[in-house]
Amino acid sequence: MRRATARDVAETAGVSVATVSRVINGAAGVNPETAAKVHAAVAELGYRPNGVGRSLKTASSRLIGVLIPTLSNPVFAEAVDGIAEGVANGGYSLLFSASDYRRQAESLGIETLLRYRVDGLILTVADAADSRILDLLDTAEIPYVLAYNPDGAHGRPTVTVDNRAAGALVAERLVELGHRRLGMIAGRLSDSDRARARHQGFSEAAAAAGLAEPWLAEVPFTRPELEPVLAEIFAAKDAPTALFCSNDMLAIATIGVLTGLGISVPGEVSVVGFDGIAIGTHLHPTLATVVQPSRELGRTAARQLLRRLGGESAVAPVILPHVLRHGASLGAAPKSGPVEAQASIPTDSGLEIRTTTP
Amino acid sequence: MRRATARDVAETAGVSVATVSRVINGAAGVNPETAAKVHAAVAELGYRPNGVGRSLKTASSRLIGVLIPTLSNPVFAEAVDGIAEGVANGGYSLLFSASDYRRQAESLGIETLLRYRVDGLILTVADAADSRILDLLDTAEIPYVLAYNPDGAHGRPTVTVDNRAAGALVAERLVELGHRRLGMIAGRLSDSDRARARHQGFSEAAAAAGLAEPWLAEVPFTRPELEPVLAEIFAAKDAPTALFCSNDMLAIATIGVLTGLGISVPGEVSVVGFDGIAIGTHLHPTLATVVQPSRELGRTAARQLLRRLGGESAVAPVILPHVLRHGASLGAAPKSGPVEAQASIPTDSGLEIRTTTP
DNA sequence: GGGATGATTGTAAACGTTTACAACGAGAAC
DNA sequence: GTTCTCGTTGTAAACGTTTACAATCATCCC
Repeated sequence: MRRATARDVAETAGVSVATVSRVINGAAGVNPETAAKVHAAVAELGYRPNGVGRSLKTASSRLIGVLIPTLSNPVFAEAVDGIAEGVANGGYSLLFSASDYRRQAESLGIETLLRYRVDGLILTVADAADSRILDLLDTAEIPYVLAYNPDGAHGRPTVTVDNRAAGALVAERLVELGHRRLGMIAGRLSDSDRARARHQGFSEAAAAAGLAEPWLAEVPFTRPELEPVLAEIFAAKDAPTALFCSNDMLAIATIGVLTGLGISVPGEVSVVGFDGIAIGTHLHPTLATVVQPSRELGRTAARQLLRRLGGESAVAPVILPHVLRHGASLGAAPKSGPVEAQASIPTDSGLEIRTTTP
Repeated sequence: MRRATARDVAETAGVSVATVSRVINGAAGVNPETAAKVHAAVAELGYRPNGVGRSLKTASSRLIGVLIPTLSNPVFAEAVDGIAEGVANGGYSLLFSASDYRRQAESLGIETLLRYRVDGLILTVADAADSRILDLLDTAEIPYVLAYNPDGAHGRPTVTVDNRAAGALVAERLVELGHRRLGMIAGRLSDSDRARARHQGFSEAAAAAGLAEPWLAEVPFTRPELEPVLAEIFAAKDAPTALFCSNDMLAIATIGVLTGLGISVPGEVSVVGFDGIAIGTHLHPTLATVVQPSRELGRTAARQLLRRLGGESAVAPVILPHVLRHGASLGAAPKSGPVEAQASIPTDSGLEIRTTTP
């Protein structure tokens, strides 16, 4: 059974398609009796306006494209839920794409979203400061809002927390607790500008407190092989007493591996995560983490984008508040004198471990 | 700057739009030289085919609609990630909608997805056996695959685990561990056919083992107020020694509340969840749960739908394997004689607590 | 040389809407 | 009675594609 069109409705109601369209869209200036006839025909035929035809004519799809790394990380899932909630109010729908942290998939995804002529985009890209995608969107003048990505120097519309300040906050807190040798486990910094910002703040605060440059281990975002990395780090005599992980998933995996290696958390090593995923408070040990309001972040990104679509020329970047949530994974530094100078260790296993001696 | 169209490309390349279309779609029988000219023009103009125009003409949007309750529950987020992966292979994109467990939002969501003329749908509805939505899709002959929903007697295309068997499995395991008084905490059974199936299996197996009908507490899916419910249950002298929760999120919340009430898990009460969300193994105590392969479930649903879209008339329901994952939240029944007969307790607080004496 | 053949390309209609413009009719104003 | 106005409706073009069909042209065969 062919789907009913406005034409069918018009014939059934004995009017023209123009009138049908007017009634459907609630345009003013149509006789109530006529409208009633049309509505009756709509109900009788089970007519549902074809959004494709409408989009083509109006050059507006009422579609928002969403591109994020993965839904497997609750931080993004929550944000998307928030976005969905936010755009629904404006009568928009969500066209979804996941990049799985791969730049190529990022481009492909955007390409697809643009084909569908989305009215705007909300995205989390690997690196907002070096993104062909964003340049593309800028030149094509397609409205977008970045979620999670720091705006950098480009003044791009962004909704995020102050990642650098948050990273610094973690270091400061660790120092307060007596930690003198710090480390960071991060997804590849080249693939995550936010991890980079967090690292920068962390590193700067460490330096400000007179500490050696923190250890840094970069791992792939997908299926990170933490065991050899951590084993190597904690084989060193100047191993860190506290680890800052660039996200909660990584922190959880790290705690698991440490425990497996017989290293107690927080007895021997404290671990702090980032994101504040809901489940963190139920973990063992409960996860200390920097909480960012993910759902709210999604909602805000949606709101900002709708504003832009509503005509406002440029929307300002939004910085949402973060807060360091304490948890049992974070404790005081174990008793043992600080090491004088930090040595660099050989990375014979080819692992991405860098350690800088200032 | 107006977006380039096939017409612009045609003019630049000095050919007709028909030829441009042929080149874009890789149709046979076009002179390589001509193709080269077109490709050059495409590159020069940054032309990107308008999917809306294409959809209108071809009557195929290459869009798959997805409707699930919420992304805040990792079980759905993972499935959607799997779906995205699955449909991408077939060149489809995902139009997303969340119902937040509300039937009205379900209808609204579907309505929207259909407006965009999605080629097919993957959905998790409240109740597949009583869904106006599904009837609608059936009469409109729109291909769809249900995810998580049991197919019931309707023979609808479904990808799920055997919820009833899984529920029975949990009860049997609890009996093996010496539990004689069972209980179930579930989202409203009327809002979740899968919770209902799990309850049925659980209840049947309990009966088969000669136990009294398990306690049953139904709570709203969103922001369940567990504290009063659990307080009331465990004030009774014949309180259960084991609780089966209809999903992991509920199980986690339950454990939290029990602990807050000073009831030890699993010392006094064992808790078993359902879904097998990844984080469960990191909880404290680690969560015993029925694992269903969510990502795989999403992928499979996508595959089934693509098959259907590829021409296969009816696709068979798929039952994926489940497995009971042990965890520290599940232990042997505490030492204390079983109660003779189970009394019904007053639900003076208006809470939805039912208890049936056979 | 003339017609047939086949490769390549163009023409134009169609998909389902929206909307500028025209048209129509009924009353109002004169 | 004529003209104007206003409310209501219809006509037709346009949005950007795809595709059936026609057209063109070179080549080949007799």
